[in-house]
Amino acid sequence: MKRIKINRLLASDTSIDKVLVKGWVRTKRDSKEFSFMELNDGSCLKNIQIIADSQLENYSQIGVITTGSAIGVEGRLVESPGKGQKWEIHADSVEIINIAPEDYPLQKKRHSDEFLRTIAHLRARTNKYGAAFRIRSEMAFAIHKFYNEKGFRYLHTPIITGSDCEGAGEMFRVTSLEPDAVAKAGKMDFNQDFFAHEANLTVSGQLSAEMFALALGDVYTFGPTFRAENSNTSRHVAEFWMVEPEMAFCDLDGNMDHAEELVKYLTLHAVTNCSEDIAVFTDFVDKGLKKVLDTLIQQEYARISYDDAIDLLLKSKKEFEYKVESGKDLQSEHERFLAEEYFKKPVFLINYPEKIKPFYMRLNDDGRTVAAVDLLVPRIGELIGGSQREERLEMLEQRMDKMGLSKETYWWYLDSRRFGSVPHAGFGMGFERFLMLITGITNIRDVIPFPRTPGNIDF
RNA sequence: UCCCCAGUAGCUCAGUCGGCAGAGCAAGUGGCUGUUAACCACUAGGUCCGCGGUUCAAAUCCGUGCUGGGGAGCCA
Repeated sequence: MKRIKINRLLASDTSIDKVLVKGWVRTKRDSKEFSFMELNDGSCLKNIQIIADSQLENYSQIGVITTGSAIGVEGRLVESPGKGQKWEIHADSVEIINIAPEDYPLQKKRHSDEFLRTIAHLRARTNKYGAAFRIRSEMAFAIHKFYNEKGFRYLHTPIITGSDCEGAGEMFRVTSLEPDAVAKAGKMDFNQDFFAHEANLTVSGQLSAEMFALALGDVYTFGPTFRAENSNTSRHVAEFWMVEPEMAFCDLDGNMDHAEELVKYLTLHAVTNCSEDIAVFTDFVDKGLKKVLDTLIQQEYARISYDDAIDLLLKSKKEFEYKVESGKDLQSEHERFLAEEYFKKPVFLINYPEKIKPFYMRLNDDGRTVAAVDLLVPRIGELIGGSQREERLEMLEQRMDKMGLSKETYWWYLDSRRFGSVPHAGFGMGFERFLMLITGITNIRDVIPFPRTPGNIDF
């Protein structure tokens, strides 16, 4: 007999004479005549209640079943006379697949996130993390669905790159050289290395994506990204996933329109398709989340220039720990003030001083700012960072010279501005940060299965 | 990397002025019940994060290291 998943059973309209379910026991309540078990198979948040009565052949064995044990149950799906569930299964037979010993760490009580992080291999078996990772899966699918519907091409950019500098933080070195040999030589001899060149893990697929946007029109990447920054915060991990659309014939406004459409689409998809799992977070994790989600979906996001934002911050009379200063990057507290207190919704910040932004961003007509865009959201800060790209060869070369970047290294990038260059734009959205936003989870380590952070690569 | 806070039973935490190590939950045993974070009784459970110091006496005070959390920087 083929097993049926619990989410399908719970959605049943009628009782069913014979069903087979398999899963893990979340909790069990015994008496002499009955045993009630809550069975969860990960297909949905809810458990199905199993009633095993003393008539069962192996009823004596039922007694040894513990929280965390794996069992298979064949029986009848019937309406439950008890409160709290519509359906339950009256077991005809119970197969014990594996008994979890008494030292099973997950109890039928609330655990702290810190403790669950130490047992990351088991935490998906809890309601909260099960819900979080089902939502993560559904959101990954929704990203592909969104882009497929819009006619974007999905691009696989390299994980290993040879670019010395992509302008986005410290990189993880990739090498096949033996550490002993390197120590003996006193340096890394790249000529002897696998690629005969310095190699790193990617910090962004953007430059590659630009090449393909100028060929396929609209493309996006969605994959892992690596940053070797020694940053220890609730918003940073060394390995994370990023969505990076890149659009030909698109300017900064089009870029923002697209970003807003993406965030709205994904949030709406989560609310409609993961309502049960989302409810875990609106009900238990963050009482204000419902409002956040409504705002994300319904409100028009604010758009403001860097200069206006500085003015606004200066006029706010708000006491900041760090002084607001034109020409400098905004501090976290400034970003939070804008998104959380002033606008109370996502806000696009555009046209930053060229001095504090990377070489590839398009220089504005004022000659002082570039067509950069950050999307700031309440509680997270920067969710999206992007720009209209500099498509004019001379301007690009000037900016690279100014920043001391080697034009030889980027010869292929510059080529794209030589042959049929067109205005184009794109951005990167941190997938984990988006998940934090829609779940109210406050630590990024809790929205990725096995987080990598400085000094921690367990699991 | 910097600043702040914390570390006591499997988990969550209390522990007063330095004076015998505690509770709830979980676990084990027994009882009871169409139960549902079931309930009742009993039992067991400790390197008080490690190391060093002060003291007649340290979970408690001091130093140091480790681990975790919050914040900052960097960014997504």
